[in-house]
Amino acid sequence: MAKELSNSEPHRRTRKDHATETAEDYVEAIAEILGRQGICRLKDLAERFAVSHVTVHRIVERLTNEGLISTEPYQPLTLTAAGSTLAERCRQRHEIVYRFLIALGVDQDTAAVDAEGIEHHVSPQTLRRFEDFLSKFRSEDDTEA
Amino acid sequence: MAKELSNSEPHRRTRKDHATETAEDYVEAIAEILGRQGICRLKDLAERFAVSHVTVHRIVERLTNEGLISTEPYQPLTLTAAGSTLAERCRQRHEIVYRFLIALGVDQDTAAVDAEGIEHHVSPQTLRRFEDFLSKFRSEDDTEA
DNA sequence: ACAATATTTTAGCGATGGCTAAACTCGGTA
DNA sequence: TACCGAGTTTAGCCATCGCTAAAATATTGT
Repeated sequence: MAKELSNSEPHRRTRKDHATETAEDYVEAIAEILGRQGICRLKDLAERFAVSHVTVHRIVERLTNEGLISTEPYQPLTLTAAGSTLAERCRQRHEIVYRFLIALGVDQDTAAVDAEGIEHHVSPQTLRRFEDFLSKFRSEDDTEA
Repeated sequence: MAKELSNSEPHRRTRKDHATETAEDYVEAIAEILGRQGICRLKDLAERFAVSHVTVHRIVERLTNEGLISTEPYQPLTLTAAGSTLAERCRQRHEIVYRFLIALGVDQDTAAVDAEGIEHHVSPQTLRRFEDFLSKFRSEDDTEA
């Protein structure tokens, strides 16, 4: 299982990802809440992530500066175009990871938890393999049915 | 403060994991370096993770306080019994995740990177499904051969 | 309109993990 | 032995993500 040379590379990437994971979680949650309620408030996110509204406020501030969220003082949140695009990409990836785990035979609760953690670390290539597996799984399903 | 059983649960767990990921990465790396060189120094870890030796020093200090690593000033590092156990568990899990991705058709470099990120978020149940898949994959392999 | 309630913002704390610069220790060698 | 270089430790900076307490603003109901 070698892969000598590059031992530091994989880790480098893993670390950097951490900064991005929060952004992905937040825009995805905001999009979902907007779709469901029409309006998204700090408080909604605080409940969603089981974190204080103060923590949410600071993170939203950062993501606003990064151009993913647009805010007005004391007003509900919306996503920028960039934020919406990212959210949609994350939603699709999340969906695939979740369905992949279910297809593997993982129960729904566990799949939900694991998908949350795994999704941020699935490269486009691996995601494609997940999709391939889902297609194959469905064909077999049809065949057996 | 509640955590209404629903959406917040998966996230809670994901967050908490972050503190543990570093510990897992470090003990796993130390075990591997010890196995390969007999001795593990801060410098080795700094190279492995591509971070400064100062960062490594502080993390090693923390993990020493947590009873995973044992250190003497200016001396090489060793793992405690707890550290070795954790390292071995992580190594096995890592191995399974990596081979699983390979079996899915992911190329080696990508599998190495993705495995690093994914391994910390794979529950025991999901890991078992990965193993099941590997068994099945091998049988098919034999059949076709 | 005003008071009570709900929500957001600010201030300030801690832990973790990045960094550089500089001091310290250890080992090998001139 | 005395020194030098490799490696470690300390000091001190920054960013992110947790928290509580308290101030500011918005909303709601009487």
